[in-house]
Amino acid sequence: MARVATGESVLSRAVRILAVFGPDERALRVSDIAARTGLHVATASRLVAEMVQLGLLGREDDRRVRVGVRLWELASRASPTLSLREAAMPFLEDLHAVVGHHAQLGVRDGTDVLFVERLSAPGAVVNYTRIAGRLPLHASSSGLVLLAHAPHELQERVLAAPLARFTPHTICTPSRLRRTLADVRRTGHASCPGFIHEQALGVAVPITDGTRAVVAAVSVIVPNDPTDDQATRAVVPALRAAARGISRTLSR
Amino acid sequence: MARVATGESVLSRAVRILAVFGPDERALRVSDIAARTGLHVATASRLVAEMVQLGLLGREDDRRVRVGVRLWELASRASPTLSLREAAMPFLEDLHAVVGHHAQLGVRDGTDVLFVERLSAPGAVVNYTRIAGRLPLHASSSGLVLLAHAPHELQERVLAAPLARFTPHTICTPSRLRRTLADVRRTGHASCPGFIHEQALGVAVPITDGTRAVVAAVSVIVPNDPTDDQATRAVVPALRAAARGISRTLSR
DNA sequence: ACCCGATTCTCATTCATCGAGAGGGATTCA
DNA sequence: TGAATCCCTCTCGATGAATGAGAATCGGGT
Repeated sequence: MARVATGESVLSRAVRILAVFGPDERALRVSDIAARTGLHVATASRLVAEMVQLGLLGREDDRRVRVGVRLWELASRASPTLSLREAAMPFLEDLHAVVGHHAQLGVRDGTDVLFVERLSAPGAVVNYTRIAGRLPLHASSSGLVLLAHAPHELQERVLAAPLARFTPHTICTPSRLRRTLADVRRTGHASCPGFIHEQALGVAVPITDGTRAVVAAVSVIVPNDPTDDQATRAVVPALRAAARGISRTLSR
Repeated sequence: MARVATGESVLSRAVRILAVFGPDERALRVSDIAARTGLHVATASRLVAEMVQLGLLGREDDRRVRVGVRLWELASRASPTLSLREAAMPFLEDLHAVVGHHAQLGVRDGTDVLFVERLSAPGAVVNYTRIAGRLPLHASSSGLVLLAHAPHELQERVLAAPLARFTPHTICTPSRLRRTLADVRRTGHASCPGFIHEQALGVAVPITDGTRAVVAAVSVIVPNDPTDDQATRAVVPALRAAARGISRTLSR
């Protein structure tokens, strides 16, 4: 039977297949994939079979498929995220030991911050961040740091878009976001009490490379105590020390 | 002009493009990619442009392209390697603190061990292992553990293939490999003095999931001192403790 | 400013890919 | 245990997404 003209490439279809997997759905059947992507089941079956053969997907025993180990390898071994993470790791571990709770490393991707590393402790405060997870730039401390030092065009684009609200404390007006970005540039850090979760305070500072360009943010998530107005001030020195160490390593 | 019938799919070509990037070559030009893959430069240019658009690749400022952050995200967020790594991380950190040098986490992929995590210390003994790097099963302590507990068919396949030699100590005969695998199953650990590098001793134990299947190996690399025949015995208890903790976490 | 290599664009051609439908296997339910 | 249903794969005719040749454009070096 004649193929249907959609103008969509095979590559685009394969990426959409990969995109249906997530931390909450790590294995899916072919019929699920077809349903989620809108692909014909015969097409989905054939593409899945080829992706399995290439290592992009792997088959489980119960007819479901999952993301393949080879894909992780191809994506990681030459990835800027891995080299950044390797440079950052010793400093992130130190930061984590000092501050406890969560220590995180994020990079900008489009209008989001993507977390490439997160160290957590048992009993740490609630944290919605996941490794390989995203948050909008305006709503997280890492995101605000990355946005404050982003090209002007990107800042305008974020300011022009709807600003999603997670809690009553999340920034959701352009004017407040402009003021916050100016503060971040002036003080060199971002502090976000209750932006994503009422009980969590996020604090982040920028990481620069050898050309002083901001390439990532390092942050911690600690308990948000509205009666403690010194909590941010307490963690900033350790964040800055970690950031300096990471930047130094990146500059070699 | 008419396309040339090679029988090769677009997906296969895209994977071959991704495969040319490695830890030693993280950014390449389109003409390099065409040369390495044998693709026509117009085809390489077009595929690269599309992969950039999809986030599988990213453009650098100097006409070179690198692996894209979105690819890392798709590969990681639902990856069994990431969930294994997250389960293992606290125990790996403890192991690393106790043993020093290197602590590693590996999974089997085909006839190789793929390292999904590696913690290293400043001044640690030489280690050729890289995160997202591979070693043949027969030549590394992690690999021997994974092979010893692999399906019989895979063991026969490895035994039938040429066994690559890295140092004079590397296992390179089938009979010696059979004996070693039997020892690994009997003792519950693998010890590899000087297999990959003369000065490095690798020791590994298996990690099981809830069904007692061996799903990964945890290992350490410490200095290889031929006059110290107790080095392996010294690290095995800490390795076993880490493996038990990881297995327990995986079984929830 | 010029040259050259690298890259992209255009376009005729075609084969890799598609979807419909059939067939077989797996799962579920009575 | 058998029937019904669902899931998945395979085949094949149709075709448009993809290719490669050559021209055009761009970027870097001198």
